Amino acid sequence: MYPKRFGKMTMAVTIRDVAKHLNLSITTVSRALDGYEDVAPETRERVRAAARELGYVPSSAARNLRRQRANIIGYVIPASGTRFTDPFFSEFISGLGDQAVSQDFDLLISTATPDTPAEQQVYSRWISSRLVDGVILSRMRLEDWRANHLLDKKFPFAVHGRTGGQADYPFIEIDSRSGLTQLVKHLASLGHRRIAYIGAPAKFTLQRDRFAGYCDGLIAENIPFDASLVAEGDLTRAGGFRAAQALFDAPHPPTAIIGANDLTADGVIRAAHKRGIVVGRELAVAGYDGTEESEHTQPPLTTLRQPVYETARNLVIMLISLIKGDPLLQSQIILQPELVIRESTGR
Amino acid sequence: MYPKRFGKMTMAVTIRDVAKHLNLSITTVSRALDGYEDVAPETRERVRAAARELGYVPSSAARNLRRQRANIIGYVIPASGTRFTDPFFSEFISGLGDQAVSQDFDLLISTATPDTPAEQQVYSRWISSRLVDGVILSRMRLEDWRANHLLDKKFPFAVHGRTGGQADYPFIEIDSRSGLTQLVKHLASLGHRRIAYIGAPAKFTLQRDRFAGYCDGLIAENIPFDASLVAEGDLTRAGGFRAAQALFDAPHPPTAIIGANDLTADGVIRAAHKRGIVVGRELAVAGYDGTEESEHTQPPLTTLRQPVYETARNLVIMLISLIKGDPLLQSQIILQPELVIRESTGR
DNA sequence: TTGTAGGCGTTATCAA
DNA sequence: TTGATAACGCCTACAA
Repeated sequence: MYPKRFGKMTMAVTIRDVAKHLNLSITTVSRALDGYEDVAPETRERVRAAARELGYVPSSAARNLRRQRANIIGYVIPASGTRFTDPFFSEFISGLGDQAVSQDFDLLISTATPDTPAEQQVYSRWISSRLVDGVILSRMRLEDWRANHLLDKKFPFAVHGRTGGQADYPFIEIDSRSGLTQLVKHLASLGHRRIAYIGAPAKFTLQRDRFAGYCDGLIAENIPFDASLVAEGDLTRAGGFRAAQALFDAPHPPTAIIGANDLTADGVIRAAHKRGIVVGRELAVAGYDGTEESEHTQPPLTTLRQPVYETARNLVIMLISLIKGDPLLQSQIILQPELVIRESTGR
Repeated sequence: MYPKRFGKMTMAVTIRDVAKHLNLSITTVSRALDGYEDVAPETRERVRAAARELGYVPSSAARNLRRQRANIIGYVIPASGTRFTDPFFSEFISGLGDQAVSQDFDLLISTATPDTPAEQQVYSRWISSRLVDGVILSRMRLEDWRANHLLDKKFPFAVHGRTGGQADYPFIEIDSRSGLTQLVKHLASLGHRRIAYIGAPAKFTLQRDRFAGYCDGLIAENIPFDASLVAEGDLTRAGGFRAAQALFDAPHPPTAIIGANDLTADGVIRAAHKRGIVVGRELAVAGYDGTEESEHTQPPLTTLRQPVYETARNLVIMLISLIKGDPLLQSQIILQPELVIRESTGR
């Protein structure tokens, strides 16, 4: 057994200790460290030196209580089971964390399955205990209680994507509708007429938009809509796999399949592989997101790339402005995804 | 522009409001809500009802200050650039978060590149401001300043893996050494004699162990050690890709390649694919970790599976016991990885 | 330029 | 069974 090193942690050094050490008032110490002007330069230096020497760092609890601010933002990762599968979130979280740190904020994380009591609890606990000063929302639903709730509580938040109706909040949206249209046109230009779409559950805004973009594309290319070419996935590899199998079994299988995200598309690739269908030759496959993983499928995946990391950073910038009550330069941003053509849609 | 909904958040309801509302003292309210025994059942009910009605939730800042505890644990994700690439971490984080929540803790996250000033700053800020009550460490180095520092500060932490020397702290280690030996034996049983190993940078404990296990395996199988079959990767796909290319170019290329983790192995598969080498037939490839993604490489990857999610949960259990000063049932756990044989090592 | 004092919202100690 | 009161550590009018 290891020694009893834990448990009796040395009492942390407080501002009083520093003050006592210097025979100064805590007021002076506080302001010297905060860099106020009305403190003698010499004093300031002495204070700083002493603070460093004693290893003084302000207690965040005390500071939070006093300032009525935690300097923490929260993000709930949509989970499914024991992991969050989508590499999208790795990148998103990195962006949130990096930007937060650079503005002296920290990032609190939780995982919860969308639209469950657990999800509600996380948010309400975070908010009403004022553990976090604001939250980032992603993977929005058309009817999203989160946005309504936060709006209602006047609690700061910023959104990746948007809800179904009016958006009375700051957000960054990627115009996936026009992205998908572009993708359909690309496939059509390759000669495809039977283009399938494996979507997400209807409650997600992204499904509404991407499906609409798909339809727009068909219309633009004069391809009749065929309901048998539309399937519902769940944004996972397994969902894409299942849906693709069903499409392959149909009387008139598609020659091209679009997945609502890269993970779905990767599921399609695997299903094709299992059937001995050569992706890129016999079947075109495309996804959405442009995560790093899309480069590493076999063959590499044609996809619509969105700037995940940058978007996350900008959301944090917006959120922190909101928290601080600073004016927002831009609060409702719409970006275009970039069509990245790779081998999965053929040469 | 959206309406000025933010900025003037309604003043939160405090314990005083509840007390006033009921004509009780805040003391009574506090204890009624904390479920103390010495409060009249009827009073307790009235208090609870009022709290719910008024939407009262204790301020975490005030509570933290008073209790000298934040009920937050911290985890720094080893990042590289704008993302953390390894799906290992998705699962690990899910485990940390889920267990934390179930014990009324929250999870604070940061990303930092190992052995950088940024990394040091995160830890020292978290610790000395008492933002977190304890931290989880992973991907340990042989000489790990983090462990030393935390031990020195008597700050609670729990470790996935371990450092090079004496381990005076609670940890859960996966016996990757014997795992790798097992893997080498498996490959030898398939007839392989030229088995390569693409490792991690030498500073990581996992490299010491896995490399040792590799050597053990060679010895057990009477295969002479060949330095030209050992390469250094960096635990990423790109690293595996590069190292594999070099191995292919060598005078006597290997017939089997082991990656220090699944990501490395996936890089090998891609490099092989690019050369037209059929993995599973002409070349055996194996990894380590057993993340979900290893099922989805082409062909599926033989790997050593470790229970990432469960390990993360158990680490949190250990850490919280430490924080609370509870006795630890087990504090130094060693688990065996499970050899999962898939197509990448042939039929 | 420095110090005094009050309070942020809780919990805990003690007395009633 | 309940209540008054004192911290927890920091920030900030206001006074000196």
